[in-house]
Amino acid sequence: MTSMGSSTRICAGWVPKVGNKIHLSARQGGKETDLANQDNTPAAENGASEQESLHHLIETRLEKMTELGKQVTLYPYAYERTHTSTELRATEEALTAAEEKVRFPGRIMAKRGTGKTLFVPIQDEWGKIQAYFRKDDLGEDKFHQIQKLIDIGDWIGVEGTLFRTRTDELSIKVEDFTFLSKAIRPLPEKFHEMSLENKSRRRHLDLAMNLDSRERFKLRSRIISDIREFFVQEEFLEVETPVLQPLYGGATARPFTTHHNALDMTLYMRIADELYLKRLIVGGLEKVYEIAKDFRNEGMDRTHNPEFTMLECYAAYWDYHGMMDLTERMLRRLALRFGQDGKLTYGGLEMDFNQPFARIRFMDALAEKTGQDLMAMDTEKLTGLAKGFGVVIKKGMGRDKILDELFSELVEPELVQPTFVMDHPKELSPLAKAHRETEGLVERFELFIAGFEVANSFSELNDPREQRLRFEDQKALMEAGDDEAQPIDEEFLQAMEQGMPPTGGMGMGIDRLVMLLVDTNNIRDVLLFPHMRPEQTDSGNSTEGGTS
RNA sequence: GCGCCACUAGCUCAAUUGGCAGAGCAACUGACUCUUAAUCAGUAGGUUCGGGGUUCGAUUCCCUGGUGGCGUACCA
Repeated sequence: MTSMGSSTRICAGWVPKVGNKIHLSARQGGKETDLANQDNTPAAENGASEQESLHHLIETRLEKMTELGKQVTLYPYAYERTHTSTELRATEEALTAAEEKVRFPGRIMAKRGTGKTLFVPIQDEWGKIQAYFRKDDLGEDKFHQIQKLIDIGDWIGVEGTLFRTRTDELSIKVEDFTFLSKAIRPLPEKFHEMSLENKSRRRHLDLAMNLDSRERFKLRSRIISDIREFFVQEEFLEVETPVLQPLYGGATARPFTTHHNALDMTLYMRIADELYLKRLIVGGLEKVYEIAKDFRNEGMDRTHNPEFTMLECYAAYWDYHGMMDLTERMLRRLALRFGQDGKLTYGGLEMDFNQPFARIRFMDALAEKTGQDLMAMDTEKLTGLAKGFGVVIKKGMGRDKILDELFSELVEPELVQPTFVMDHPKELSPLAKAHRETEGLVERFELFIAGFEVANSFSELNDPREQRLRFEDQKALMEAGDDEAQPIDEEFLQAMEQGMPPTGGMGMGIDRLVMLLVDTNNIRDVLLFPHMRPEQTDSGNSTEGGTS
């Protein structure tokens, strides 16, 4: 094994086993030597011709790499670029007129040969530029390199002058080129969409093959930057609070649990930032916000990922009206910057953010839908009413929970235009302040757009006595078996007892917001690396499979 | 979680009433000095997701496990 050439050592050493059980061999003088048997590969993987085809493709490329390595540096350290593809297109005229030499690096996306010439689209982050190679210009060896030894998927830098082909394709007439890196695995096929699974699982391939996917993620990045800019403008302070928390809170959800070895203690991944941000308000920071990953140990689907990005902001002296205004300013700004004239299209629905957002009361909306005043109804009557509307009511649901179900069923789907829904029932909002006028309600709003919830906000509860009672209610729920109820956070209560000013707070799911702005209904389209189940069990089979 | 459906070459997909598994792209060999889904001629590539069962014979039928899609429940 040690006597083998460099390519074989490379292949045994670092060809990843991810997903595919490739067993590697190197061909020596036409004879196959099985490397897998000599490596520490588990014996189970030594099936005769497993993954033969892919294996063969990789082997071929490794052989070419060995050959190429005799002529050029395989992994050079840097490349000096003169222009990006965008810049080449923008300054084409001047560059062509001056016959200026350009240096352009990127990935080879195709090869179209006609004997002694070769057309090679090279792709950088922004797009493709075609490179034109002529044997007469490059000489025998160099042309052999690009024609035979360099593959689709490899990275090269080309140097030459710009021109237009007969078919009017902007191209670089290559005078010299530099090999930059090898792809020993083939790129996916070029003119069919990859499956959603493959795109999500192998994002590097999705990004390499689909420029629209690149654009979508770049848009996400710009949206988040813009939100930061907005908060700077609004004079909020960006802060960072702990991901690992001794107690979780600020939302109703099951947490991920982890363990700190040195302290020998259980820690939780945060489900919300809320309780820490409020401590900062207690401390005297008047306007704070955080854009952060939260973690919730719950189901996954088209709109849920176990880790997701949440915006939370708090402002001292504000109530939920102030937060409503802030939220409206922010979304109008986003719609103006990322939509068309302040309008967005989502799933064929058009939403106009130029007009003042509708503001409706939770109970009013329900009254309108049902034709009855639900405030006066007891649980039993409500259950009957809900069933009448086809809403499934489970045993043990409280009055407010039933109202919430009714609302989700009857009202939410119709809230297409940006709409603030205000003044919710109390039970579902343990951190919100009681409504200043109406008994049994809290000062809260949710913003709905295109039928789903985008933001949630309260006049924050700041009376520590009331907060303690609410926590105790939660504790009772927890003891009754509700594993989403919040535990009592004594340290947070202590902070509040120190005196918390009137405060408005708002939380917004950033992934949902981005989905709205890029018009997709799948969260995987806006997460670079959505959570996926492992593709294959490594040892594959008999021990776990088969027996029930 | 639960229900329904899917899984075939590196990628995207065909086909088999249960009887030698097929195409395009990618790869390889050759031809071609303006191609752009380049073209033309040829070659190679498969434990049909894993395990078990029924059968003379299973990729196809049955059971079971895995992964995915859609729906549903909880939630942002």
